[in-house]
Amino acid sequence: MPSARTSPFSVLGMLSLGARSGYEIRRELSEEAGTFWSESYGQIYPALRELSRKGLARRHAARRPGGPARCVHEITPKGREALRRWLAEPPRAAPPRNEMLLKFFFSDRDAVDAPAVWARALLAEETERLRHVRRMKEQLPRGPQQRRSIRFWMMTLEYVERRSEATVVWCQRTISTLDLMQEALARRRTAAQKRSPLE
Amino acid sequence: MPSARTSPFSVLGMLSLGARSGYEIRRELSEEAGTFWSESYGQIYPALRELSRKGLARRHAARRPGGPARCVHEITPKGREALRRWLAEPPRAAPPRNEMLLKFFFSDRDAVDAPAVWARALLAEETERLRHVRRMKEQLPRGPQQRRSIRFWMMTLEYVERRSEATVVWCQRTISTLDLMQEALARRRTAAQKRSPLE
DNA sequence: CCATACATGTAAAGGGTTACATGATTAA
DNA sequence: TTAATCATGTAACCCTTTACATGTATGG
Repeated sequence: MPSARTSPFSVLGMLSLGARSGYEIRRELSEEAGTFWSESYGQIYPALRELSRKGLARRHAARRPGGPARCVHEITPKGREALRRWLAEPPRAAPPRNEMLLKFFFSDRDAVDAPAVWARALLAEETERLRHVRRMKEQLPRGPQQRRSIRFWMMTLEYVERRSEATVVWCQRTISTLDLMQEALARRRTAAQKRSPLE
Repeated sequence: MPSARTSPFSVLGMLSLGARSGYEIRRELSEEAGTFWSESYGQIYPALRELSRKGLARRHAARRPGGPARCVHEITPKGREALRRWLAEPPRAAPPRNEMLLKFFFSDRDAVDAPAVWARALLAEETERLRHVRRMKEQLPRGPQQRRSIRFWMMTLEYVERRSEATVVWCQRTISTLDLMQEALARRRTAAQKRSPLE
């Protein structure tokens, strides 16, 4: 998915919520949208410079009394217009790439252990994600009313929540199945050993 | 996610199910695993050559009576061993990147139309995916028993099915909400027009 | 005759992460 | 003093898609 220059727009989007530094963009983005979007410094800082160059944002150094140098960026009217136009364009769907499922796909019943480990790991991860999303959903209405519309943010959280719930159920059922397969495999192996003992 | 050389292994995995040409790998992969994995020719053909070079696969030209030249690849014992080792390694999770949700995240209540369009598009897409996955789930047990274990394939289908179902529900609810927001917006606009008519 | 499926490939361009470099401040 | 957090950035590397080139066979 060469997702036509989305990174600069994710940065611009964050700036549309208020002036921020690159570091803050990264932190807030991963806190508030980390369940469905991620951005690394290697994208953010070049994007900020690009936005400045194009006149979509303005940078001004901010120095808090006892703190490190910060470089705060502010969105310009031109930047808001560019963001509006980008938001109106249909989003590009990334081609699916789930490496865990690919490994499941190629696994066979003689190697059940590894998939069981991954399913358990995913269950833990997804349970944590669910906790995080639900906490945010609770705090959202009471939080600082800085955003114009909380509705859309809520929708993103609900998307993640529903899919996460579905994944948790899948993990639980899959782990059960794999455990049964593991037992069956063990039985087959001891039976085979009885038929042809090595010692 | 520089997902440490997964493409060659997805190709090798397909070869582990039987000798195939690059074209067939692509077709079968997108038919059977297209809901969670995708591979382009730009990856497949170089991967096939790499596998041959490393001795993990053998290539031999096959020419069907009245057909174009094919280049069938067969997995070697060394290839099976490499695949087995790769399968035992934990899968790498790709950082989340859902552009539609990102656009939702930055949307505000004055621009409800576009998100409503995307939600409807996603609903159609996901409904189709669901149909496809359920058809496969039905056909799987009756299909050619060439795979050693259908269980794992079934698990991947169930993963996609559950998440797809969750997405469909989200789409339906979100479309309702957006429709209500759209009506509210229209009412606000006509009210504003009454207060300050332009003509 | 034309579109579609079969079939193999290459090259460029773009997008993204990781790892590194650098340095200040604060809390344990 | 040490770890963690705040803070800004760069460069290399790699993966991936897209677009192109080329040609055959088949069905409408």
